[in-house]
Amino acid sequence: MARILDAAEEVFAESGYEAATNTEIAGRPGASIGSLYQFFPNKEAILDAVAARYLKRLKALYDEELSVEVARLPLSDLLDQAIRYLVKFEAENPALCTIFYGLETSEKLTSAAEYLRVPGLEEKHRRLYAEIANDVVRGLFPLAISGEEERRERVVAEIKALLLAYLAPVLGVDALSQPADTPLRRSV
Amino acid sequence: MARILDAAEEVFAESGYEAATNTEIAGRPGASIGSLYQFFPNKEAILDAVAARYLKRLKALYDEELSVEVARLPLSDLLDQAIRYLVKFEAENPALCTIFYGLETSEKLTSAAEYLRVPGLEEKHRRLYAEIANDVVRGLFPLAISGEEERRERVVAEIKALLLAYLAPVLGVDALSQPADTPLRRSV
Amino acid sequence: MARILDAAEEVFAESGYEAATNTEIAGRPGASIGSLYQFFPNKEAILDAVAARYLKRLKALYDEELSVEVARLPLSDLLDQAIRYLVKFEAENPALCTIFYGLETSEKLTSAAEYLRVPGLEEKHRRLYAEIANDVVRGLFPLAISGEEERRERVVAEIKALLLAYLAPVLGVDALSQPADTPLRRSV
Amino acid sequence: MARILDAAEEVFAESGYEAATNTEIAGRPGASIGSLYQFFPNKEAILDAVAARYLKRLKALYDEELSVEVARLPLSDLLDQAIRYLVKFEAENPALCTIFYGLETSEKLTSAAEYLRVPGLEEKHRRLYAEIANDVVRGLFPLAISGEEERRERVVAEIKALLLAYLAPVLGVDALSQPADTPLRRSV
DNA sequence: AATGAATGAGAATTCATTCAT
DNA sequence: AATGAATGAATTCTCATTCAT
Repeated sequence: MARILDAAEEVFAESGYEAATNTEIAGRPGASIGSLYQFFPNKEAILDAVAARYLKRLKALYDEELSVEVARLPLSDLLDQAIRYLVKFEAENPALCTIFYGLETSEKLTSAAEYLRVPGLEEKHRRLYAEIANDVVRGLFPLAISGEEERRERVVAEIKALLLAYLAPVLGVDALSQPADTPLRRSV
Repeated sequence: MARILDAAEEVFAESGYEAATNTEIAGRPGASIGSLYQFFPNKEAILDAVAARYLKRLKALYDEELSVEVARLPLSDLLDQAIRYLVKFEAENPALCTIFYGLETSEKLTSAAEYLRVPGLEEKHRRLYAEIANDVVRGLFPLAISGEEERRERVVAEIKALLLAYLAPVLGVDALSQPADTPLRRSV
Repeated sequence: MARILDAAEEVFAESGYEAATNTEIAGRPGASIGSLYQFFPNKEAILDAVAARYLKRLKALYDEELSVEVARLPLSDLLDQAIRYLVKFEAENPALCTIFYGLETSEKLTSAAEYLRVPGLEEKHRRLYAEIANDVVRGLFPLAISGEEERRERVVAEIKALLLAYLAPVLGVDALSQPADTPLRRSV
Repeated sequence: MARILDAAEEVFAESGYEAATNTEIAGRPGASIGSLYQFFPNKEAILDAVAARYLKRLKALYDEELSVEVARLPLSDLLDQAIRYLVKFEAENPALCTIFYGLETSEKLTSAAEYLRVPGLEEKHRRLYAEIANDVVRGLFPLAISGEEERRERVVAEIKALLLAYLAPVLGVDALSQPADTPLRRSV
């Protein structure tokens, strides 16, 4: 069953959700369509399961890697790490982009915004900012993961600069220890 | 033919590109599939044509509404108008979002970035910033056009704030007459 | 109208009857489908007309070139000329083969057998022999018009030998002045 | 799957390859189009399969019925049997004619010529003569299997006479024990 | 007489889903 | 629980034919 989900990820990433066929998904790991339908009632359920698994992984990533020590870092460093982790995550979870862009499905991942928590945000606006940050990253993702290494690095840096510039006033001066420490920004 | 394109826009917006059927597209304005195929050799050509029309309209919008008087406005006002025009444009061109998200097709609209011109940008970086601004807007579009009126207004304001915060340093101080004059920002 | 028939010949020869489209046939000489339908009630009628024209041409060929002086030649020479004319005719009438092989249509050309007259044949068997000679030539035609020059020549020679060997006894000794004069035969 | 091929044979024989529809072919034996496509990737593959089956059957026919005892018979008797078998084969394999005439496909059956082996033929000419004999029979087939019984018999006899007259000199005197013993020939 | 846009029946092909084994 | 053959609705696309202009 996990192997089927792995295959689904692969196939979704390669061909997109619509073009992917259940037979292909089942066949990759050597299973039969019959088996696939033993676990999933229909094609959409597979997409849901893949999305759910991503959500769980993102949560795990946040819990393990980001929350504990990182939460107290200045915003600049926090964003730096968060974005880098996300990009790395994408590299390891190839269908992320495809699923993120499946319009109806993106809602299934919207709750992922919960995990893009930025400490210091007033609770009443947290959800909106998280959602915006989420969508900004989503919108820039294709740019950040394609093209040459140098360019990709640059785009990642720009995403960081962008979110920093946007979120800094929101979070108040304290949130950023060294607002001036982003050399790239200055060099532009 | 224009009526078929109108219908295609509608159907793409409602069901997405893949799920849309040529029969439905032809049927909406009371044409037959045969007629549709008299104009378009295949389904993708319809998508291309819709995208091309959008491009032309965006160009026209930019040329008429934005370039002349607006180009000299402070960045804040310029963004304000540009985003508002784009949101209005989306309302009138329902498939924009769908097409923007059709992965391979989005490239067909990428040249639209050309029209997200921001005066004052160093030429050598212009393209990158335009692309980023483009993707940011694209990423936030679904949020900006769905939900309640009040919320939509808010999101538009945030997009503006976000781009302003990001682009201001890039463009230099002169570009923004009053960077502090965005009351919404302060009130957050 | 003759120009449409010319085009039909071309297209039938290139694509076969079924794959040929009336639009293509009409378009070649710059006419419109409407015009085509002014002359021919349907697609089959075009095929009929092409076949009929071939028949007329074959008749003309026979009347002009073969009947007068040739009829009195020994069978060997007569066949020689007849086959050569037919091969030449095929070269100038490219759809001949296609039409010959269109099963239902071949009947329309069967009456062509009338013109493959062999003088000396008893009248009561003439039709059968003509038909057989006709079908033999038809069966060997593709072989006789494809491949390399040398090979084509050889096949033509074989067709002649074959018909000669077959028809000589039928026509009686007088019909062939020099039954032994076919050098190719001996050299085999 | 065999049942689908049987149906394909029937339908090809009735309507020809182009006019035959996959739905009809699948429907005859009560299968669904889906099933048909489980076995054959497209329409042409069905034609190929039917042709391949014919080839196998012809080979089997030759191996079982003709090669062993018959090969040593005088040419006259050998042809007699070979042609009679072929005609019988056609009666049992109705699409043979259609497939033989499918231009591109006929090549797929050309190797059948291999089985029209005539012992005694010099190897270097064997292929040409086999091909010619093949095409002659093919050309006369429609005549040999249609019309009234008496006529059909007559045509078969003529095919035999024709090939005998053509091949006898090629094979040398020994090949035919009694070249003059074909009463039909004399009675003409 | 000429035009060619419009028509729509019909064909090939795909694929999610079922179910008997 | 696993299998994979069978199903058939649905889709894209073609082309002969019509008919208003």
